Order: sequence, then C-alpha cells, then structure tokens
Amino acid sequence: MAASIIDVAQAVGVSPSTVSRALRGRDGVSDELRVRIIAVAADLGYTASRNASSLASGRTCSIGVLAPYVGRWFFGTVVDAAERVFSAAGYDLLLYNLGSVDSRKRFFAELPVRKRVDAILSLLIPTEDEAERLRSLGIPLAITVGGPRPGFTTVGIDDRAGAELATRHLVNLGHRRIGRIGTQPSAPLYWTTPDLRRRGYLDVLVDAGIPHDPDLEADGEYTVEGGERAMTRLLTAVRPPTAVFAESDEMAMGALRALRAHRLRVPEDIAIVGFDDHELADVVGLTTVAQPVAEHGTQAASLLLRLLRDDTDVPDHVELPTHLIVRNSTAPHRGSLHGGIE
Amino acid sequence: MAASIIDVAQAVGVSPSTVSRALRGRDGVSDELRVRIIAVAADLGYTASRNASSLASGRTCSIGVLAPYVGRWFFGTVVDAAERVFSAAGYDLLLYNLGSVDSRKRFFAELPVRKRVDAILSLLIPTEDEAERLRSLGIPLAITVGGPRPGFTTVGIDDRAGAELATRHLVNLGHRRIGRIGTQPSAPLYWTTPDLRRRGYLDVLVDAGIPHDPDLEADGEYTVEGGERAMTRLLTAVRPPTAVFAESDEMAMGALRALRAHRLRVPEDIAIVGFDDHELADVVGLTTVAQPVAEHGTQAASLLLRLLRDDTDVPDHVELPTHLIVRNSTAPHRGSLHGGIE
DNA sequence: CTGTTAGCGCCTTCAG
DNA sequence: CTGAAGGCGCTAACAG
Repeated sequence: MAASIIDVAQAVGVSPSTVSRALRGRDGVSDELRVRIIAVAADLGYTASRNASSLASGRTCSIGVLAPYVGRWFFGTVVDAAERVFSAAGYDLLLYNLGSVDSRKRFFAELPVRKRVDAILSLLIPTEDEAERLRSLGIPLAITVGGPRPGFTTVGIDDRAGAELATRHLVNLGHRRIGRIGTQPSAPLYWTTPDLRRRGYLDVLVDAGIPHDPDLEADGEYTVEGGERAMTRLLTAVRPPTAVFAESDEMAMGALRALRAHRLRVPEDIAIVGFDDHELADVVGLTTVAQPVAEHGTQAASLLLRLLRDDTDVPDHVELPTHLIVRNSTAPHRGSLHGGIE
Repeated sequence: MAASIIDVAQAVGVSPSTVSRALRGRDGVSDELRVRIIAVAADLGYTASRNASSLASGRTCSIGVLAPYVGRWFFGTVVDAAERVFSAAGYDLLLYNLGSVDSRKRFFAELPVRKRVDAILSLLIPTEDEAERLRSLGIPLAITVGGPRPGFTTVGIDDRAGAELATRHLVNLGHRRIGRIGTQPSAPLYWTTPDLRRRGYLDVLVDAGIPHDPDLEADGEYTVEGGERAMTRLLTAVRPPTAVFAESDEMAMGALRALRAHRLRVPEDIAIVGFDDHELADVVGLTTVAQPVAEHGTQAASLLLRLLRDDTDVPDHVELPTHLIVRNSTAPHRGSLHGGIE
C-alpha cells in the first residue's frame, strides 16, 4: 500500500492538514516545517491521491478532450498541442474518442465526465442537444474547429473564405469545370465544416459565372480512401472536371492516388487543391489552403486555462488565419493561355 | 448541483446502498425494485461520481496511456485503436504525452497516475528505472512497440527482421551502396527500435559481403524534416548511395522531398524503402516494410483488459507480423541487369 | 502558524 | 432481499 497523508503526518509529527498545506504550497506553514515535510513526503514516495483530493476540493485538475478520431493527422496534431499546454499547467487529459455514432451517443447519454473534469475541449462540433448537455455541466467549455457558439469559447478558421481561396485559385488559372470532393451535408454526425467549404466553392462559381454541375461534386468522407473513390467517380462524369477542390488534404491525396491509377497527370490533365496543409502535402507537392493546425489546440487550451483562472476578458471566439500555398498540383487550364483572368 | 445517490434513494424510498446495488447490476435487489430505481435515476439524470466510487471501491475504471507524441501518425493510430477497445469495456483513457525529456522526467518523478488508473499502456519503451517505477504501482502494465520485458505484457514486431527484409530487398535489386536513415542509438529517450533496425541493416550488409560505410548512415530523427535533412546529407557523401533504407515512412517521405529538391529521380537515381506502411505510403508509391499499426493498440488493450479480469494464460508477449510491400520507389540498380541475385 | 472537526459521494461490510 | 454504519484519502472551515 502506498503512503497516505497520515503516514507523512505521523512521520513528521504534525497533523494531516499541515502536510496538505505544505505540499500544495499554501501559506500558513513555516518555511522550516515545509522543507521538512516535503523531504519526508519525497522519502516515503507520497503523492496525494487525485481522486480523494478532488472529491474533497471539487477540483479535478483534469480536462476532458472530445475528439472524433485521434488517428487522423489533423486531430492528433490538435490534441497533441493542447496536451502540451494543459500538462504544463498541471492538468491531466481525459481523452474521449467519439468517432462512431454509437460511442458519441453513449457519451452524451451518460456524460462520464461529470465531476471528473474541470473543463472540456471539444474537437467535434456538438449538435444543439449535445451542446445543451455540455452546458449543464457548468464548467468552462471550448470548441476548436468551428464557428462561434453560445456558451462555448471557440477557435476556428473562416472555412467559407478558405474554400473561396482554393476555388478562386482554380478559376484564376482558367478552369471552368471545377469539381469538388467533400462530404454529405447531412452526415450522421453534426459538423458544419463541409457545408461552409461547399458554400465557399459555390460562391466563387457564381461569382465567376460558372453554372453549377452536381455531377462534379462527390463524397470523399474526409478520408484518403474516400477521396480516392470520389475522384474515381468524378472521372466517370460525362464531362469530367479539369480541376478539383478537395476539402481536405487527405482526400486530395486519395484523389492523387486515383489519378495515378488512371494514368492521368497532375497538374497537366487535372489540377488539385487541398485544404489544411498536411505535414505531407509538401512531399507530394500539393497546392493547398493552409491553416495553423497545432495552433487550434494551443489557443483553445490557453483560453480554457484562462477561464479556469477566472481571467476577465477572455475572448469567446478566436479566428485563425488561412492562406493559399501554391505547389505543383495546380497549373493553368490547358485551354487558357495564361492563368490570370481576374 | 447534480443529483447524488441520496437523492435517488429518497425519491424511491430506499437506502443508498440499495440504489448502489441496483444501478451496478449486483444481485440482492428484487427485479421490480431495480426497475424502479433505474427509472428514477434516469429521470433525475443521476450518474455515480467516478471519483467517489473509485475512492470507495479502489477501482478507477481508467487506463493510463503513455505516448511520446500523439500527433505522429503511428502513435495516433495506436492510441485510437486502443481507445476503442477500452471504451467499449467501460474504461476511460488518461493520456500522457511524454514527448519531451522534461515532461517525461516529471511524469516518472511524480507518477500522477498513482491511484488514478487501473492499468497502464505505454507506447514508449521505459528505461530500467522508469520500468521499476511503473512496476511499483502494482497494476497491470503493457508496452506496445517493443520487445519482451519482465513485469510487462508486450506487443511488438521483430524490428531486426523487418529491417533485414528492407535491406535484403535492396541487395537483391543489385544495390551495393545502401544508405540508412535512422537515429542516434544514444538518443536522449531510451528506445530500442532504431538500434534493432540498424542491426538488421548491418546483418544483411555483412551477409552480402558489403563493407560497412559510416558515411552512408544519417540521423533522420524519425520525422519528415529530419529525413529530409538526412537525405540531403547523404547526397554530399564522396560516393553517394544508390539506395536508402529509411527506418520509418515519415523519414522516407522526407528523403523523397530532398531528392525532388535535388532533381533526382526515384527509383531511377536512388531507390528508397521505408518502414511502417504509413497510410500515405501508397499515395507516394513508397516501397515499405508493413506492420499492422492499429493492431498494436488493439492487441495491447485487449491483453490489459484480460489481465484486469484476472484471466489466466494471458501471453506476456505477442509478436505481430511484418511484410515487404513493393511499390514504385525501388528498382534494380542501374549497373545490374536483373534484380534477382540470390 | 498549526490542529480539530466535518464532510466530499460512494461502496462495503455487517446485521436484520 | 434490504438497511445502518464505517471508511476510502483528502481538504476546508473553524478554532486556537
């Protein structure tokens, strides 16, 4: 059995409360005594039981993190960045992988974080019901990757503007048949990103006077494999696209794979733009809309920490910048002489 | 304030103990009463406080996961897979990102998991001191990614054999100047993988009668950027390699990037083999030694669960298979007419 | 500056 | 089958 606070107290010859105070750096303990207590505690290998202390104090020193899928580069990077901030501040991280509809349902039904965490960082965008459940917890809440939301501190990017950047780049290169790989607006899990990126895409088409062709849109499920399937489908269109905007780099890479399988050259036969600036986008030469991914985690975690410290003027939404990075996967449309139309 | 067990007890008109028994499915409660209690609990939105119940019972229903860096594809995938297994069994996951020397030191010094988790899954290979600290916890311990270790249940691959697979492939293609991108054997964090993979590489060289040239080895730090730098360095050798074995796909991709920057063609000018079968290895056409990454997490988690259930005959080491996947980054050495020498 | 007294919310004996 | 008592290990008011 590990040492308890009482063992330490007896060894030093003081009361448990004094030990508690000394070890947590509270004042009201003479320096000399404190030093002695710390030494004895170290000697006995004593560490306060987090459970007991949070039961008694109400603070848990843990943060709940809700992610759809830590295996995906984007989310892994965000979680990683957030973890660094939290652990530096002495908080542990309780990770909930809510990728499947099932696990997500169960989580919100049981709310296993109740009384277990001091705050929650969600990498998934909750439905209104889910948001309400979260708010009922009465603790600081943050969402990364998404727009403003009442009751939450949010950090995100302007998805619509980012998508416009990508699409306009293709239009400027002279492309008129521009495909899109995204995902169904009505996916089982509530998630606005695809919707916004699609709108950005449509905005630019309208602006450029390009008629919208539903045949040029395909569902890539935001995965590499999905992107591959989607690209394959787009190639079967009566008039295939000459350029494609993939709403994530992972789907773009899947598209690249499909194109290679069909012996089509990029960008000569088809131009591709992705979104995110995945760490490997550079390796494959993918043109993409960059966003500071780790920054999502860092910022959200810092905001939560400030909320936990009762800081005033904590912003309730932070918008991160995006910018286009042109690499080798895009080039002027072969029909056009030069890229710049605008 | 959320409902407590007492609220439920009063609402039903029974004692707290009965509520506790009923809700946890213990017998000693009449069916009719149990149904009623469950209904009232649901109605009040009651969920037992994990802290209080673990304080009282000694069980925490949490698993500690130690990872070096969840942002890296490999670890993210393993954590993700493990999380699925644990959460299906009702366990929460406490994630510790121990990538930096600092955080790692602090973790082992304070051991914040003490009395907070029922078992530990480590994705990093502990030093002997660290292993001892973990054993002192007296709970089931597992290490994924590594060889057998007393006191731990381990699941891993045969790194040396895997590296031999990669190197032999290059030898069979007629290459004689074979470079290696790995990392310093004496990296700050104890970790045997690079050592073993290097040995596999050396084994094959010796076997093929190829003299070892230290100039052909470079440190890629197991990252994309590191791999890029390492490849760049290898190109400055008096007699550069005609083929390179990169000990991870991420380093291999970095190497690919460096080669592109130098306008060298793969595999015509230089052949590259990676290790892991990263989800994007296929996209870039990388020949690699595949290992079932998610399986590491799934297996280790399942073993831990069995240990937690006091199952008998839980194996203390599980070895996962590796195999070579040949894609487009390798080809016969230009000097050789055919690949097969063996 | 330090000790005492009560709990935090639940589970686990033990009686009935 | 059910209830009462005690305690898990710690912290927070109070006293002194």
